[in-house]
Amino acid sequence: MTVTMRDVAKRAGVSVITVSRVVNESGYVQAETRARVRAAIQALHYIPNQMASSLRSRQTRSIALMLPTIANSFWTTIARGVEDEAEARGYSVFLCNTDYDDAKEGRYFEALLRNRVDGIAIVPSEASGPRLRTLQQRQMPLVQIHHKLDDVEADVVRSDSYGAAVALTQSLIDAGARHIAYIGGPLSMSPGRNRLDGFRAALTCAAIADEPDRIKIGNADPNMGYRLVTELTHAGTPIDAVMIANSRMAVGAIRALTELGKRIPEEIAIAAYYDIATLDIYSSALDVYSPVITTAIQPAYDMGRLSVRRLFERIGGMAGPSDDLILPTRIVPPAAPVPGAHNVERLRMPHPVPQDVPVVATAH
Amino acid sequence: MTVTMRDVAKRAGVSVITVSRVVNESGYVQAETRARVRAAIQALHYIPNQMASSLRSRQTRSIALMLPTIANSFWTTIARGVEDEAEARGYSVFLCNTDYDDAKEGRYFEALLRNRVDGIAIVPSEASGPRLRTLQQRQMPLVQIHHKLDDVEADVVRSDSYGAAVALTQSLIDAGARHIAYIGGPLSMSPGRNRLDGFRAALTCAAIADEPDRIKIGNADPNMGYRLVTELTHAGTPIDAVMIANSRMAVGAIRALTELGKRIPEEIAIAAYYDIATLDIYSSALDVYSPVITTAIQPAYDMGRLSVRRLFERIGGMAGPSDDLILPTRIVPPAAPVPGAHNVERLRMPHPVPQDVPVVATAH
DNA sequence: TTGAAAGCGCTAACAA
DNA sequence: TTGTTAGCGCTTTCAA
Repeated sequence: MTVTMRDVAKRAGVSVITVSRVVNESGYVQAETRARVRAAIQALHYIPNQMASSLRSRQTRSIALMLPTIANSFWTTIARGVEDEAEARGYSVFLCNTDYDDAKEGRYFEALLRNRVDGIAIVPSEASGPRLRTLQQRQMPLVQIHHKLDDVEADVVRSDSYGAAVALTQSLIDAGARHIAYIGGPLSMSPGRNRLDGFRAALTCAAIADEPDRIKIGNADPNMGYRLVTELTHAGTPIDAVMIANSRMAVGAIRALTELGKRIPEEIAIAAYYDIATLDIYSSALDVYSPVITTAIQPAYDMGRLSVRRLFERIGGMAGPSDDLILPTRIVPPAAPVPGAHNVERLRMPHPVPQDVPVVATAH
Repeated sequence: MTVTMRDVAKRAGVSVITVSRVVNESGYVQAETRARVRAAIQALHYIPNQMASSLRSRQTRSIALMLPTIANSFWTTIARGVEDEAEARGYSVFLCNTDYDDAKEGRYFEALLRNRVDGIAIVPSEASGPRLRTLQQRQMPLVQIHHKLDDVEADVVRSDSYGAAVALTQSLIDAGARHIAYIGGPLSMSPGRNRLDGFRAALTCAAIADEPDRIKIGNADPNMGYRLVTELTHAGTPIDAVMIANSRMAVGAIRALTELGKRIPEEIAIAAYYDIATLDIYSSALDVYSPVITTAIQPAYDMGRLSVRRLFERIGGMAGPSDDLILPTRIVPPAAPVPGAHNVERLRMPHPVPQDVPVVATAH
């Protein structure tokens, strides 16, 4: 029924191991023999059985990418990078979308372990720690993307949150702002912490005191951005600028400001993370105002590619302490608003991939 | 080194096949024996090897989903439906993103065949036909999503393009339009053909002649939408409404109308497909104007779920001729524009999944 | 440069 | 209700 190596071997008049060598391009095979085997493969429409190969060789030629959601282009752009890099090496990718659901993450881990994937690239959640440690006990090669869990010893690939926050904040200061509010995501994850640190460092640098009243932290979603801006303005704290450390919060925050009748940037200047090319349904306000705010855009595609490159190094047996790759975040200065045009071009994702990706810093 | 069924069996004092029965919950095992085996599994941290199981049982418990892109929420919402349905049955999903690249599609097929996935759900491209036929020769269960290739005998799950086009067009006629232009995607694929057919049927029904000048076909992207609207207006054809049969084209088309200074809907009324919750970077114009246009929204999540349900029926050995499931497309009437609000709520995707999905029609 | 033998970890088929 | 035997299709190891 199904065509196996046996059948190919028989037809080519060689042994199965010779067929294996031809298929995998491993070991020595005479050109003439190889041609005969190839002909037999063609004639019989032979397709190697990956299960059998994996069982015997103990490598599946598959990796997994675990993502909190695929409903947002930041994550899917990372996925494309991962996929392209894996595909280039003949690896398949299990794309696991946890939907921010811890139980779902657990079930995925179970499945990946059963499937004996060769390695896992993961955007960990706060609760992933114990699972990642279990994986490491089982010698599973692991790379963390975007978030770094402090108690997990594994390579990390992320963007320069601190530097980007400094640059965004400085752009506001340069524009004359002195009463700068901060809106950002939870401090339980590293990007949240680093962005707040960068904000504070920039203020300190300019000899501006950071007022706790003006720092608002919440979940990274548009509604929270909306709410925090509302809180800020209702409290009556004087504010002439807002630094928003998260794209989704920025969308809600800017909508709130708009509804409050604030002119941007005349009354309130804005600097924000803004790296969703595919904006979500709340996007219009941000899209309309993006020309007049300074934005930070993370190299999502490269984060995906480089994390898998590193993963393959570990799969290949690379030893050494875990590494922390920090990629530069692009800072885009505000442009004059052009009616009808929405500065589309500058927001486009880097589709033609740079062959060599510059790295800002590697820690450790 | 790795813990196998042997080890578990030894510890539990049973044979390997008994362990297999406990793990797979198949066959008869006494409660007391099962408990002993479970204890041994826990104690040894045993995780079944899916490769070995697949090799022997000839089923991998994995399926594939092949998509043209993951950069747009219509497709990722389908993916979520596929994933949830598969997960509920303990299946893993290979998510294959072809990026509209035929060579990439080919490489994916190769990989899926090697991995002996149990079935494939695919959004076929025009060029997929020969590959799908090859798969069928190999008895691979197959479901087509969204597009139906005429020369492929396989189940289809799609939305009611014809009906939605009729409804959209009628909404324009009801609003008093008589010179209605049509902008839509290629007629080489079934949705493109069906939407144009629906448009024409609605005109005929209202005793309005369809002018070839007012029908513009092109690639399904914002730039093309922009260009076709520009062509239409430059040609001087009188137009009081536009039916846009594709979300991405709608975005560009509406922008073009805006830049031309047309008031919507006073000068030109619009009805459009609009089923991207996560809009792309061109979205602002559509988002701003969506309250004043009639929109069609496809049940993407359910398309994913139902296609996999059908796929499992085929994997389970269901015979019978291939089926064509046509799901209803939701038609959302225009709402009065509300400054600051963007009719966000009505565009939200159906996340809590209906247990039983209504079906408009099944052909054949 | 090629091949023979063994076995990866599991389950189908049968037997008890 | 449990076990025995055989073998899925490939690659590792060793030998020629």
